[in-house]
Amino acid sequence: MSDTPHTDKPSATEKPSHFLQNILKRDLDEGQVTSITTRFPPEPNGYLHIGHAKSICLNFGLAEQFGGQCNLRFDDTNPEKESDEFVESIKRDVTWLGFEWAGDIRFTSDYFDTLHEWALELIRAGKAYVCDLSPDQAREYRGTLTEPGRNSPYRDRSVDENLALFEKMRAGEFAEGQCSLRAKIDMAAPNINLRDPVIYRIKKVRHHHTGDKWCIYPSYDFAHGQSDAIEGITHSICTLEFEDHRPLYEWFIANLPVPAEPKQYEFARLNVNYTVTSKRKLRQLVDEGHVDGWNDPRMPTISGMRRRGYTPAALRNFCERIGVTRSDSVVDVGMLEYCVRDDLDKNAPRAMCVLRPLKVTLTNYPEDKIETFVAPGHPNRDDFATRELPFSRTLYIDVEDFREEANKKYKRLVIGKRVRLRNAYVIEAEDCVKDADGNIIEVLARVIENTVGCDPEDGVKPKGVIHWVCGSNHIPCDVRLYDRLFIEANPGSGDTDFLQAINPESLQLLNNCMAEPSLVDAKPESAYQFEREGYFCLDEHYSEQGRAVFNRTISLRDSWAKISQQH
RNA sequence: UGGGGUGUAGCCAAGCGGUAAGGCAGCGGGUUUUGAUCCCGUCAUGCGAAGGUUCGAAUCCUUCCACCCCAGCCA
Repeated sequence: MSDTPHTDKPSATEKPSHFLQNILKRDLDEGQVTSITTRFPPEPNGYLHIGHAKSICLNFGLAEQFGGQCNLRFDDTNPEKESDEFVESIKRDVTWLGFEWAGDIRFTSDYFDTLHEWALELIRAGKAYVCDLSPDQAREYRGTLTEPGRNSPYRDRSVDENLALFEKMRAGEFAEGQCSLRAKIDMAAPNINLRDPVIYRIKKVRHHHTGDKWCIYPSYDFAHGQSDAIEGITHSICTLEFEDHRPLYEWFIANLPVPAEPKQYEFARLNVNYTVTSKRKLRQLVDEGHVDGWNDPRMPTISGMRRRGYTPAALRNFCERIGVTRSDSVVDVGMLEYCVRDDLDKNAPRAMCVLRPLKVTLTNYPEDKIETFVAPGHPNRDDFATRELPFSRTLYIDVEDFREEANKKYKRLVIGKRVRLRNAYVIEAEDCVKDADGNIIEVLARVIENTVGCDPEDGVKPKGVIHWVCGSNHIPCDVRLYDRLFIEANPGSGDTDFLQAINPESLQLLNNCMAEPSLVDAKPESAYQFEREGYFCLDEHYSEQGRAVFNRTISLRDSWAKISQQH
């Protein structure tokens, strides 16, 4: 018999499920629900960022995993801050991430008629009243965290009076802030959200979706749960700060003739170090010109990451790896970077591009000779197209790849030493030329015969491999090197301004780069690995006809940087 | 000092009374025409702390501590 120990533990490769997956599975198993419906409910008042990506992956992912559906609903109850510009960008971001919402796009504003009817319902049941307290007075009556509130003097108006007053609110007969409709719950509740919350307020503002039809708008608390019920959402997933609102969410569901009883569940929002995700801070970065718009490649917005060259697969994998829990956490940005490199390494075709060119003249190579080498598109895959590399007497290598002399740890070109030119010959440096200031402006080297695809016949192997481009046939281009936007792990912690933590070197412009000819076909958002440098993509906004501009998505992991800094 | 939450390695995170998964980062080594990738090894006598129950506790009980959220007619 086998003596292999039996175990019920999941195998090491099996990913354990998180608490929400467990809840959905339980509800399905117990027959609480027959199918799963979730929703992603952004307010169209800003661009989506990495934190939203987590929510999108969670809500759409859960629906996908359990064979259910996920709606895209714009939570547009505050017309002062919302606009169609944001609606469009959000749709694009969700689609780009690879998700498909069920049916048409929904708007909370689609339900304003029903919501208004339900407000009337509450009034008729004596569970809501029009309150004339000003915002300031309301705050005083609300009490504090440790002291109970007091009842509003308008709390006991008759149903008829409330009905008449609410109708006047709707008809625009009152000024903003003059009165509001409040749910009559409990001014002494320890949970402040239950101290007669405002459910309708006056805003004489045109709505991006309903136009001038309304001058009163429902609050988030009054709109959200009921919208979930209307759409038949089974699991309404939100972030932890809404936990205290859950009793209120349930109160409305219990006191209104809603068609379904959705349940709210909360999870911890995503935080990433060296990054900010608050809408206020992102907006400030844009408005004050610290970055070049919401889709600046340094922004943690989905549109910024897309332009930077991050891929949907990388982002989805990241969201998968960080998990879903109820504990506050700060994910290391290195985890995100790992996911980006992981996807790009597997899928980005290779190319060579010299960022800081240094001329190399091959003294023993004929003036008029040109060879063409064929290089693989990917070192570990054979399904990529090959590319042609022209080779001539004059080449360019990176200034970092040559030194007059160096210790044995330096595995690049040194006078008297050999190096392999990637996909081409081994060469040996003989001398270099300097300008009046002593800067090296040219390297003189010789080609070692018969070294394409094999080592030198004399047995002296090259120390390393460097990239290069042909001097007479390459694409001049610009490269934008990006680094993290902030130099502090938690920008703005303590009492400092987060702007003080901005990395002054988050963008480095290189205007004299040279790319191999195959890069003429580069398209925006399609990634390349510039060998030994990192992953890059063409920038659609900065590139012009005849002048390519590449964004560095992310560098390659660089163990040499660590070694060289130690000496 | 009211209410609601959360504490497992530098970071994320499994674990649900039977003796601490996995990933990221780090460190050491191997392969390599990318100092990349890949591969191998290493990394918690310890689960916020202290007591208690139990043959046995990260898991149960008690007390304490720390941190997060709530006093918008924002979401």
